[in-house]
Amino acid sequence: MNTFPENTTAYLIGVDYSGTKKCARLVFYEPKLAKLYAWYGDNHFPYCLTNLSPFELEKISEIMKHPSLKKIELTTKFDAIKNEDITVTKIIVEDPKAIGGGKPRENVRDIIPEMGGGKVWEARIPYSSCYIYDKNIEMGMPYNIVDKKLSRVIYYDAEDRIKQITEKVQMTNDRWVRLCEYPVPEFLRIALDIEVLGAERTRVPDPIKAEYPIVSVCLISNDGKRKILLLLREGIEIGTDEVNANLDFFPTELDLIKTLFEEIKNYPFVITFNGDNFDLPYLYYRAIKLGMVKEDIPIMLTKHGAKIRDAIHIDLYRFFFNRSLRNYAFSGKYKAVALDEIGEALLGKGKLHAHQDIWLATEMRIWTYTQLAKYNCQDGDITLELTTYNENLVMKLIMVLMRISMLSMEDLIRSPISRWILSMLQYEHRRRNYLIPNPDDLILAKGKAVTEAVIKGKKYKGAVVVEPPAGIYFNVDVVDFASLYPSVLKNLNLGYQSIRCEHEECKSNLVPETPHWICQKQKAMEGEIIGLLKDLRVFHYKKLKKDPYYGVVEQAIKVFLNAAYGVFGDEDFDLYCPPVSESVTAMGRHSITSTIEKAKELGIEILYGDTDSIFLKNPTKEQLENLTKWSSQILGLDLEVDKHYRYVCLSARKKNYMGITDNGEIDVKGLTGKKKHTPPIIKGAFNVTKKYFSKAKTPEEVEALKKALKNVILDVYLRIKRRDFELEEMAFNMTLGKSPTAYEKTIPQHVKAAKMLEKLGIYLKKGDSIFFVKCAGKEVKPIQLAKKEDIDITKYHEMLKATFEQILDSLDIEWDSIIGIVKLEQFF
DNA sequence: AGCTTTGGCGACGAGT
DNA sequence: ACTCGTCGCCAA
Repeated sequence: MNTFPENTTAYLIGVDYSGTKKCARLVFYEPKLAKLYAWYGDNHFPYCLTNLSPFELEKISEIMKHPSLKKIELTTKFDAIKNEDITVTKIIVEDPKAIGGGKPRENVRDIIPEMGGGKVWEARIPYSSCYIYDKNIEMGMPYNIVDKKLSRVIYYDAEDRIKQITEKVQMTNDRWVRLCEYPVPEFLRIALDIEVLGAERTRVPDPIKAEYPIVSVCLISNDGKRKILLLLREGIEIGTDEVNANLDFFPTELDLIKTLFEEIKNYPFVITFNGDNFDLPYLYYRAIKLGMVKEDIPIMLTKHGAKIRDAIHIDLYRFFFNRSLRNYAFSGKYKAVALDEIGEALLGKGKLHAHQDIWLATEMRIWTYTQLAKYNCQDGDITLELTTYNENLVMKLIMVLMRISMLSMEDLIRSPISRWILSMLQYEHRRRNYLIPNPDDLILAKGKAVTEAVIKGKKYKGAVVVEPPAGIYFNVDVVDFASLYPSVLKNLNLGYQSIRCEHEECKSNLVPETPHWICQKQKAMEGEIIGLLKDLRVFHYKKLKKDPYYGVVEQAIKVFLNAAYGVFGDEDFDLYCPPVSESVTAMGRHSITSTIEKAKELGIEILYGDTDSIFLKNPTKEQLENLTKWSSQILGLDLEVDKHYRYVCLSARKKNYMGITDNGEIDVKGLTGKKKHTPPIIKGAFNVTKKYFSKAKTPEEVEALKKALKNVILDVYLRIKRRDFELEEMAFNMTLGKSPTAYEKTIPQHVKAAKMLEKLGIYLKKGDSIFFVKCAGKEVKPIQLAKKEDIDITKYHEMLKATFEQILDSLDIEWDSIIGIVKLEQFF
């Protein structure tokens, strides 16, 4: 047990104010135990303790020696941290101003300016909630696990493996391998989902008002607990639905809530879907409303999310919302972040649709108990299952991401990719005893971007895209550079320290197309880390993809690699350094253009290229080999054949093509026919034509499919003309990029439609989707308000034409050759 | 409250 | 009739 003796002396090393809660978190250090403690003002949450790594200890002891740092006397008892056996209740700060407000790093900077060489010094201590330092992997492990009898990881066979991999990938330090290889424990956890009466389909009840009763609570754990807590209400029948859970009935809501709090006590992890913004705040305010006192409610609401006392709260909504994860770890399988859609996409399990219909038709308040329980249970099941499916893939992914980013679980699942990378780099700074620069100083020292972007309003120039010639081309090889940008970062030794360094001798080491030079004397940590991760992925984990655990590791590394370059171009990133990001793209441009030239020199015809990929028309094996050899020798980049296409349809538009692989699979890129907003009737026709392309193998067969293609188009053309369709088929589906009220410069059509919906009492917000149709007279209508007769036939014909022209261009078919027949038909 | 980047297409709004 | 900007979606 961690004990903090009474009347001992500790050192206050930082104050972190929460502006909204008007409370301070004091971070202090007890030298005898070599431990960091943090205390939140009047909130009764023991902010768990962190043991310190040796380098942190050293750092802190330096700070401690400084005379301007006040000693803090810890005198009496604190309820706040009593259950940690720490008996302190009052911290006397001699002169609060000496410590000041704001973030710890600013404090220390103010107090000890010379330590930071002026302004560049960061002293935020990397303690994290609920963590215990683990020397095997040089990072924290969830602390609560120890208390709650969850078996810890046993480090038996990892060491040998680590050694082997480290040698194989030729690393001098095994730290990264260690982080990726250490096993992930099976976390004991419980899913929590509440149902509130009076919720409407279009509006979620306001948690702060908490005006409706909680009528049902679902608790499902991965150690077999399946409970539905139901509130007894007058006139409600038990019903006949079968529910795979124990139903417990409560005469009062207070009993129900108290039981819920008791139940979750035994679990170190509580899983919710949107618990940060709904379930937990609602529970909190509802409990207050029913007379409970703060101290008895194990929920703390913070700016960054809802916390649960002595537990780690995982809000899956926040986790799945992360754009990088959405795209790279889950390869865009779900678009909207809703339990329904994610469940469907990852588990093949949506909400109970039968019950949703009831929801729409009537209201939850007349459901029978079993109906309600079944609905609730399904949501709870999905929530838990999202963390258990595929051998706990999500928990493993979270753990690996934590280890790479050096973030705590609660922070990780709630923060964007830029924070992960920042944290990773901050850790690396601390580990190496480096100072962490301030963003302002960094810009001052390294300057802004100098290249001019192609797109107006962008900060610097990006990638090149080759103009494709329209037409069908057979036997096409697509080669691309493996992890181009991470490779560039590594090969050029790029980082904020190395770009535009101080040395005169380095100034001749220029990045192509830029005036920037790169240091040749010292290694940049960004290039090094990204390079290490890249090598680890390419040379090791990519081959092990099929193993469930290593597949996770591979995905996790990929997420970091993909974002690694971009963050340096993000103004809000603490290590924002435009010369770095524009050097990466400049070198990227140089790489692809010189490779294209080399290919031409070798006699290969180039059809298309985008950023890091080149389409080669029917190259010989020898030509290919020469090219890849040249690339690795001269550029130091791995050029590999990514795909072979039986044939490709190029439309003369950049980022728009269709490739048919040898086994008949079709890659559609950028074409309108596959876009999310395209009405189903057109998308459907597009998908039908894909089948024909899939079957064609020879130029003759492609020639032959033209007729079938024309028929499909004509068919849909006529269906539209005859109004032989369902309204749903005509709907455009668009997402509101902002709140409907926030559009000022122009009012796009989908926003107009959203505003019309408001008259029906349906209020859409940012991120919501709207379905609308185009009507006569340039009008639009949300699908709820439209009738079949409203549809503007001409508009949809234009849309059909525009969609298929992208393909017809490559086939050299005139639009009129298809609908010309129809015009004739009109006479009959 | 939500945050990696730039390049490109198509549709439309809003002004000349 | 024309241009230019805005918006959403997509490629990399």
